[in-house]
Amino acid sequence: MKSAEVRQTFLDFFEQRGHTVVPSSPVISNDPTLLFVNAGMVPFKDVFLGKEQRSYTRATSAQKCMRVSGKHNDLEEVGPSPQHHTFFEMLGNFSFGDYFKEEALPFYWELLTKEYDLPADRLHPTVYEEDDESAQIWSKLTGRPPDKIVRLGADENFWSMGETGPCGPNSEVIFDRTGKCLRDGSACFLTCDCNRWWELGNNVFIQYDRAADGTLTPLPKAGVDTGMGFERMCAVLQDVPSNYETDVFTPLFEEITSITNVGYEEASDEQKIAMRVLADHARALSFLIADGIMPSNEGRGYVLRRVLRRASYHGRLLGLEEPFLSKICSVVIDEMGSVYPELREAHDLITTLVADEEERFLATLESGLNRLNQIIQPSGIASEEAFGEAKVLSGEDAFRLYDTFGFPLDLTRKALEDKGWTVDEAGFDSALDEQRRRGREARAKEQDEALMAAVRDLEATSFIGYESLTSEANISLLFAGGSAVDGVAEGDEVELVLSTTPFYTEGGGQVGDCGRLVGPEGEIEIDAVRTLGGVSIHSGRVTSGSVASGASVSAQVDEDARRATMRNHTATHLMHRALRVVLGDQAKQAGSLVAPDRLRFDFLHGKPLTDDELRETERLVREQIVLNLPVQTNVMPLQDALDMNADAMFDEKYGEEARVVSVGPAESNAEPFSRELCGGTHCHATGEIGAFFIVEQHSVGAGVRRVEAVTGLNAFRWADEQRRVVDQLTHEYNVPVAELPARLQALQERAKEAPRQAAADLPDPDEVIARARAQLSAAAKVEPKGQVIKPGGIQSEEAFGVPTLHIVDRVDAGDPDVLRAFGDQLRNRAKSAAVILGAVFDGKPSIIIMLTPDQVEAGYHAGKLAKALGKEMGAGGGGRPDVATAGGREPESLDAALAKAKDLLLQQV
RNA sequence: GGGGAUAUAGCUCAGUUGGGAGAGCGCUGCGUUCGCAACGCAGAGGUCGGGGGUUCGAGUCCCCCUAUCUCCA
Repeated sequence: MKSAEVRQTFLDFFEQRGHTVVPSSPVISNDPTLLFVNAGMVPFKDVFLGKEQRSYTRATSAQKCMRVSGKHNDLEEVGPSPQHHTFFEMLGNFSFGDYFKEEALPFYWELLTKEYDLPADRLHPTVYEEDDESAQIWSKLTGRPPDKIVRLGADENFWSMGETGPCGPNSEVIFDRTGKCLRDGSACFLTCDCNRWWELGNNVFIQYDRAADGTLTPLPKAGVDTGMGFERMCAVLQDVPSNYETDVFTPLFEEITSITNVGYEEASDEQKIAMRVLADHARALSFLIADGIMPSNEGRGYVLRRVLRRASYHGRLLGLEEPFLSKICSVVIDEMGSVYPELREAHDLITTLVADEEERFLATLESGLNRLNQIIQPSGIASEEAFGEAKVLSGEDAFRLYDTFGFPLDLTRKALEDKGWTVDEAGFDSALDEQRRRGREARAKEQDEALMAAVRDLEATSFIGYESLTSEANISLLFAGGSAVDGVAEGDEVELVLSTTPFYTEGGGQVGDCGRLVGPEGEIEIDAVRTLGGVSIHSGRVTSGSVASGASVSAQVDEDARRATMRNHTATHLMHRALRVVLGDQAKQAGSLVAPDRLRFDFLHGKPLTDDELRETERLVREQIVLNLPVQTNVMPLQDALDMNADAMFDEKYGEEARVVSVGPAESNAEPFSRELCGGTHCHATGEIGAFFIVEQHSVGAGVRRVEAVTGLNAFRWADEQRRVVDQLTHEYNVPVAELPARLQALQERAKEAPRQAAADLPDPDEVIARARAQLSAAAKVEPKGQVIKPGGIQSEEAFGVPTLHIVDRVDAGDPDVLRAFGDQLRNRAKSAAVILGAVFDGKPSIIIMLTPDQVEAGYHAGKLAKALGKEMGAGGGGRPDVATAGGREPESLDAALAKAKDLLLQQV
């Protein structure tokens, strides 16, 4: 049976039995505790918890799942294990207070034995040790005596969502693939891990609510949650030894073989593992990106990056040097695109992003390898003594490579192996443990866990902020200092829940509202609102008096901030549409931030926008503003909204009902300019936006551009600031605005000439040299003829053929660079000289000393001279042997220092 | 959320105890040669990520911010 048929058979079977076929949710979870959907029931979690109502009580789905983080992390299993995946599909059927064990188990039995036509005698149901009902049912279905139904403990057959909450026994069906133990041929038991026994499905009977103290109370409406691993089922039905040999994976292996020239059949065990990793990870990458995840260094994006790197690394094990992953992803898209069209839509994004990321990783590897070589071979030549010694890379070094530079330990080990080195693995492990410990400690500080527990049983907050900015409400939970409290007083930081709220909860890119709560005895200022399991958490600070839990308060949203946010949000929709008109429809939204003061919009586009494109985008948005188009919101079934081609974002949570925001002409038959699924708050008409300027654009990563813009009063404020600067310039340079660019350019060119010009204003260097020369001959007359004064530096022309000039002077230079440039000129003209120049900058004396090379050789040291002169001026100095500077605090001290310089030149060696 | 690292010319990167901002590649011009990264000479190109501070003097030391990389959660 082909894999497509396996999937369809499952869905059809349950649809025929009254189940609604629900399309897979994105692999992104909207549950804050979960990065990814890791089981079929996750999208229905709120339905099981009674927080969300659906129009049906029976559902079935083939859900995209990822197990790469958190409790279920199969990343390391992938490859060695024949049936673990990072990405997989889970087939499931669900009962929300509808049928229970009596129907669920017969459904499964019928599905397995009739639809999938598996031999009943090789199917072995297991039940929880205390679940007599299920044992009875299985006994009847299989015709086996009740005591032959396998009973297992809580580890195997009792399921719970978390420490507390819904839970219940479950029942699995185990398939006997070989009839004997794969390890020793014995008749092993079905808990044996020899790979003989495969679990084909799990029925969870959610019937209890577990309290914090461990007691179980029966739920009023019990439910059923099932899961069947799709790939594994395919392997069973296609009678192949592992998931990887099903038609789900074979096209991927064909591609891998054509890239690597390694056939799966004749591959070594290590190569097989690498090939499985490539196939698995290429699927994960494709689906992650198709669901809107971008490579990043945190959260989901980081998981994506890690999966990619692991794949790329395994490619190297197969001898690949160049980027190759995007080719495999292409095959994934071709193979799965008909079932999951989001893959096809994101085709270009997936391949370019993967190729780009892989290239970056190869660069990381390259530099890591260089670093490693530097550590183990500091001199570049292995010494004789080192030859016999044990060559061990310290755990610290290995960890540093891994932790800071992302160089995997596996690779370190391999690279060292060739050179006869080893790694101190224990040292590495302890460094890693230390890192983990720090992470845990930091996490313990977070209080979200406690808050989440406190919030779990509360009703979802009802939001009335679309219509109203104030309301009366009761405080249903006060949370401060890590636990629920009865009251808070002035100065306390607090998080709280209201019965109903006019405050918008952060979501859909729009930030939460700020404002205040006025109670009978005090006030709380609210500065952020976020959601935790459907409950709005308001955080803020008590500004006066005290507030008690349960108190009735008047909730007041900061109206100015909210209206500014609304302008920005509506403008965001207009800009989204405008960008797609200007750049093409593929310029889809990749994220956004809507705050009161600005809006930020990320979208898929490979290159910077040209000025013309930006101008045109702005123009289109402004055109809509001037038309004062009405903004309408309608709530409709999700499918209707999608049928109308409303724009939607992947990481948003959409229930069955969708809120659609349309901006367009009032006539009902006209197509709106923009139509998006959106839960945010908006203007009533575009005219309220008032003004719109794109302020900035830059890149935020491969294939994604970010544009920032301002609207309304902030836009005017921004424009005013631009105007103020221009005004200031026109006044300062006394030219009309139109001539400003030309004037500034002229000034810039003159500024370039400035240092040369300034140097030209200084005394003529020839004169200075002549003067020094005159002094030299005067001095020479005084000294006994022919005597070379050592150490004095004044050497007669006869002695060396070249006079050594002492140029000690005070000049009127404007800045240090000019002084330096002038000194340079002097030094270049005199073949042998000591040039010491002083000047005053910003009220501080400064001296520069420059020596010609022969003087340095003769034993003079500019740095030492500078030090002495600096001291003379009450500060310091220093520098290299040939050039140095000294400075001081009092300008008066300059002349004294220069006088001292003359003396020193005659003394210093 | 916590730790580590990086940010210097268009690109890849040097820059020692704080003391004149550099190399290779690329680019422009001239010359030689036109054979697979040809050679020689000359030249342009830098707010040393941003902002504070210490200092006579900061690419270099300290603090803050931003971006990127990386590990942990």
